[in-house]
Amino acid sequence: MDNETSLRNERKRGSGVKVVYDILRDEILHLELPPGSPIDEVQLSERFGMSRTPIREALVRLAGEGLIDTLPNRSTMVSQIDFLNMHSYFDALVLMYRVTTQLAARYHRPEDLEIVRARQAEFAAAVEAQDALAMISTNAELHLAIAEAGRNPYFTALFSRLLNEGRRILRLYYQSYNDRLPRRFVEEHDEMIAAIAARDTDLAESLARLHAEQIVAQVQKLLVRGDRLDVKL
Amino acid sequence: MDNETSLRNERKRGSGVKVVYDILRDEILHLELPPGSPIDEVQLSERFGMSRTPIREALVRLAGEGLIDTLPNRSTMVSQIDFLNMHSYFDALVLMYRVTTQLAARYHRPEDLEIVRARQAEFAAAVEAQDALAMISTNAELHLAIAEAGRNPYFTALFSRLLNEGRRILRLYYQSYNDRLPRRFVEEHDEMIAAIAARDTDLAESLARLHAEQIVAQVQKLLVRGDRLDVKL
DNA sequence: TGTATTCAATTTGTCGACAAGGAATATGCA
DNA sequence: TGCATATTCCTTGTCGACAAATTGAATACA
Repeated sequence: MDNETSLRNERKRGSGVKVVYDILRDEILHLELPPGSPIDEVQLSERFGMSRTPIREALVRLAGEGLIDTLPNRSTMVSQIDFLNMHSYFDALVLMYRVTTQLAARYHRPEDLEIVRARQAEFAAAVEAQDALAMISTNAELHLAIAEAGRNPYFTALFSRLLNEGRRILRLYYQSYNDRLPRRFVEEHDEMIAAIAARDTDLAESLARLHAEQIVAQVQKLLVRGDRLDVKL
Repeated sequence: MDNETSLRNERKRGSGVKVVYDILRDEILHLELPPGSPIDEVQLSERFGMSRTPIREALVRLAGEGLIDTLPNRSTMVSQIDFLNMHSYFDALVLMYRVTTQLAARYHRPEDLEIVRARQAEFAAAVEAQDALAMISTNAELHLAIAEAGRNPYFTALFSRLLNEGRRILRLYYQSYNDRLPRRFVEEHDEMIAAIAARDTDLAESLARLHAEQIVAQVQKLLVRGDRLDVKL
């Protein structure tokens, strides 16, 4: 944290909020700040070497995305994962998988596919290395790249939020990821990308649906088995 | 604005942000602050009789919802309506109409229907009174109530944002609303509500789709005719 | 000993002031 | 007169300090 405070003087005006926002967002999504962690403004202002004002602005933005919860006049903390309404999450996730993939098949441009294929290569590498944490990240990046090729900012924004929420959920279970499924996911991704490149919207949508439903079924199996990790950092 | 500043001393701690946020949001959605209007922090702080800090927090939240755009170190203004990418908007709107109505048919509880029917009565009253502005508002409220009966916060949040954006678009055209279509919309609403009450998810979804596509077609017709009102307030 | 009340400590919400970055204006030069 | 540069003004970004609200401890009382 010293290297953060040392940047105090070289910081450009207006960049402070973004730095705090990006770092906290990362720490929340990577569960370095697990759900329920207290967020203290003065502590953060000391850590980042700036006053509470830009800290608060970053927190307001995080709250707007549902990553932290603020109780008026009281503590603010990293938002809990709502395991009770998980089916709402799965419904939304599957639908966004479907619609973004379909739109990608319809509206993508050649340069989009390069990015998508690069992301897929990163995902395949993570699978090859059996790096579960990297799989989660690169999978989200891949599907976000597909969504961006679909060029609908409303869907992309919701999907991005869902994928981020998914990172937090999956991290709780990532040790269970070391089975045959990841390699299957690589193949499914390849099929989806081929359907997108061929502009076959129906095939792309149905592949995305199957893909998403497999993921959901896998996570649900972990949920009912209750073999959640105790994350303590 | 005097009645706003006069509340200065009686204001409860923490309520200031919400007041500013709600009022500005309303004024933006009702086009009292049309797209492109400059937002001046000092001016607002004088108007509401509070310092710039809570004003800024309200503005950050509005920016998070895309209602205002902020240029760093420069002015901030009410966000423009993006008429070029309108098809993205229509795609998202139609899909949310469909999915929220379908989920309402599946998950609604009896007390939800009371609220929905009350909203529908308000919409019918607005149509009867030929009050186009009230039609826009009550129509959005009705569909939001249906979405809430579907109990998926992810869809509800996106739909709410889309309906709000729709208020701004429709207000630009509301004079064209005085034709036979509104009465048709009342009937379609009744059919949708009946399908929801009967828990017929497929029928509810297809009715919602037809309903949404009619609205979109109507708005698109207005768009290409280009008979936009010059809103000056 | 248990409960209610008061008080202190901590944390958030708000404030007024100052400084930095742009934009508009004024100035200098050809 | 036309263009480049300097200056001023205005708005935003950040700061340190104070005040209100809440929590938990300490005290008083039965």
